[in-house]
Amino acid sequence: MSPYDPADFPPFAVTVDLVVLTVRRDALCALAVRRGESPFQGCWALPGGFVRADEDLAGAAGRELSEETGLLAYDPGGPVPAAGGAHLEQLATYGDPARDPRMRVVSVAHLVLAPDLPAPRAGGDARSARWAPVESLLGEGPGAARDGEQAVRLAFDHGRILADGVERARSKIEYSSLATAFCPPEFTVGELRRVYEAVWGVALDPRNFHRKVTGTPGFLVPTGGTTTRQGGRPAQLFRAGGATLLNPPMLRPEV
Amino acid sequence: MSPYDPADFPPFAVTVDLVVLTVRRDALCALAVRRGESPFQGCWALPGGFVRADEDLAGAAGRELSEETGLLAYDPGGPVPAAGGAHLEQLATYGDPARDPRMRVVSVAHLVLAPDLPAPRAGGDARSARWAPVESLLGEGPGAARDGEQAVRLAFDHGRILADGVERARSKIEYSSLATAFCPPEFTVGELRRVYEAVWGVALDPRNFHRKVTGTPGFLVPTGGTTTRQGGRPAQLFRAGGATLLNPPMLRPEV
DNA sequence: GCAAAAGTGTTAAAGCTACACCCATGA
DNA sequence: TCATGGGTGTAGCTTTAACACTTTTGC
Repeated sequence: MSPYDPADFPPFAVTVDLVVLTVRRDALCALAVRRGESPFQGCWALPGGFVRADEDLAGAAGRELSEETGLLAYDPGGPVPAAGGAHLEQLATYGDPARDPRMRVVSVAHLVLAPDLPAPRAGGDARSARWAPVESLLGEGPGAARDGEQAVRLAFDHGRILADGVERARSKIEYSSLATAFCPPEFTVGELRRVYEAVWGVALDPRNFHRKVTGTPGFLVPTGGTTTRQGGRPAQLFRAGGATLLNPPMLRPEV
Repeated sequence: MSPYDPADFPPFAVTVDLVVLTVRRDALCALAVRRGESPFQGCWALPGGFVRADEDLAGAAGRELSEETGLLAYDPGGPVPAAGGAHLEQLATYGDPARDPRMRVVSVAHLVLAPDLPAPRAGGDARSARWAPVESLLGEGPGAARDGEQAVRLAFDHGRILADGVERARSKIEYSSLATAFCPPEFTVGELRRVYEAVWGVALDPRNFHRKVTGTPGFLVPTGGTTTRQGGRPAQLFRAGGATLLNPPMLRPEV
């Protein structure tokens, strides 16, 4: 093989696509943007865009994220849990020759876990953006189109990418402290439990959950404050501790 | 944003690189090839090559694998454990602008777990290939350069890619049945245990290990045969069962 | 017989599940 | 006072870790 010669390899376009997840009103939601151009004009799609010539992949993902949502990724490049800051990590790369009808595009998908935000901000190019429950985007389960939520089909292979991202999030909160990335900087044990319940779609025993998370060293750090924002007896407030790997892991009940 | 215009995005070269792991003489080893050209001429590197214009990413990885080793990936595209067939899955994508001094190259790394093979086969382009213990390639631990093994520095960012692949393999055999991909089609419980010990670098209790793997439904299927190839009392032979996820997982002892 | 590897039994500690029960607030 | 969510105690079960012990081969 001779040294790199333009004739040796076909040129590719490289993009980043973002699976941005949050928990809103006890449901796992993903950020979707409306496409303004063909193909799939008017369809919902994942946010994303081209990687620039001088840009790292994680850097491109962080830039797209802030352009689309105003969110700042806490640490592009490495998985770092941080309550109140968005977590960003690489998800997988999609390169089917037919995934874009116009040209050869390889997309490096990234996964973002964000706390609940006031409202999504549409990009500068006037496309609209919304948080949609993942089940309505994936056609998953019986509630796929309930409550006036429209079941939609995402553009390109974005349905597959979203499904992979959701699966990654579901399994990762099991053995890491990443669930705190869905929470505000200070949160209660009950709020953290509702995150697990929304992401997994199951009910957890509040008493055993409380014992488990407070008993796992490094997971939660009490701030000393309390809150009654959920009603009932005042609850202690916590910040995310430094631990990233949970040992033993949280146990996801059988489905 | 206007429809795709060649001026909108810079062209990238897209390659696949392979982390091919096997267990030889109770050590976790990776396949390395000698570079025949600049830069890093004469250095060791991971096998890999350009993705073709009409080719899927997993297809390119499978093609490179068979070109370099003669191995057939059992199921390119999906993680499927199979004793006797190589397992192939996507690992991660590396796209630092400076990772290749000549041009912008994005590499989609793949992870291959293979049973011990007679000998690596050099590619058609006369580059030499060898199995090297991962610790000698990573500079890991006290045995990094023992036994006449030369500690080497891999070309480009391949050291980082290899480290990520090894870490993926180490964690994945914990909760999946992938360790069987390192075994021949029929194997004993002791042989499987030595795989875990080599990959994790720890000693496991043979009695508890035996109970655990034979008691996990779907992990192992007895073939009825026995062998004494390891010496001592004849051991039952097993094939990999259909289960891919182990519940409960194998427990990796604390380090 | 002896070494070596396979495989079974047993026991104590640790972890999990389920649920009874009490606590502190707002309405 | 009542509803609501927060938090503790505890009994029973399952899983794990450590190790004694038996089995079946090759030499």
